[in-house]
Amino acid sequence: MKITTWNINSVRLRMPLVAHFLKTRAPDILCLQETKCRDAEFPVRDFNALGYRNVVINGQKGYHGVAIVSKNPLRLIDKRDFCEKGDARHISAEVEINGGPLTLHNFYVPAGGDEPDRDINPKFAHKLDFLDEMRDWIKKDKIAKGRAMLVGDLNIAPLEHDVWSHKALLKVVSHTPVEVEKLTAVFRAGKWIDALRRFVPAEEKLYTWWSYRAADWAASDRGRRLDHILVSEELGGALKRLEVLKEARGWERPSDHVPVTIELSE
DNA sequence: ATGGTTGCTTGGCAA
Repeated sequence: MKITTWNINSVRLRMPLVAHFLKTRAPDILCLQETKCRDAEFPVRDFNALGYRNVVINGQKGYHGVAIVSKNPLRLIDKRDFCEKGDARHISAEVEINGGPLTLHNFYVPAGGDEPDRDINPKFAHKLDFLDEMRDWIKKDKIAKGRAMLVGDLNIAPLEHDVWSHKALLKVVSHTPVEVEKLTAVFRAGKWIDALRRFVPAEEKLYTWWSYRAADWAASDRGRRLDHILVSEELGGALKRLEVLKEARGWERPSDHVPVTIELSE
């Protein structure tokens, strides 16, 4: 049972890459972020033709947008509007895996702009408020109870070795102490297990995103771990394998994020 | 310190 999360940065533009990924890696479920199109423009037929008959979408024109694509049926679809801005940043569904239901939440957390100061940068304030609302909702609605998973582009690299230089990024949005604290509170609110770090020790560098702005992303290797897979305590024992597909960053016209896949045992 | 690239759209944000 394989579940992938991937910030695709325009699903229409990168459908050929997605198709290649699905054909070669064949995850059971693919969670996408930054699809950047309205629901009616989402290439549902392409996914169907690849054997993914179940597609649920929360999209909007031009920005953001999330979707879950699955071989198996998806039910109890929910789309939450965090911060009441009308942004398409969350979708969830229940799916049957290994003889029981799993609730899957797919998120695209606000990037937060450039200036890490909530008083002068409304986008940063939005990001912090979004994280507070996530924390409260996870706690109040017991989101991590039973078999649950929260994946997506959370736009924060919480650990020292989730960035190429801890020191250089302390004042860079995605790795500031206030963001890290708020994401950690999200983790604590559900007693989530950080699935990627179950497979790669905290002392080792681990990235899922490399900026488009580098002259040579691979040579400089200045990445960040912005994409996450969190699993509830009940699923901790089922974690089997992790794949961060770094080679996808080198594909033709790539996303700046790579697919992250977790495998759960049967 | 600064600027670097990409996508959605065609001027300028957002990331």
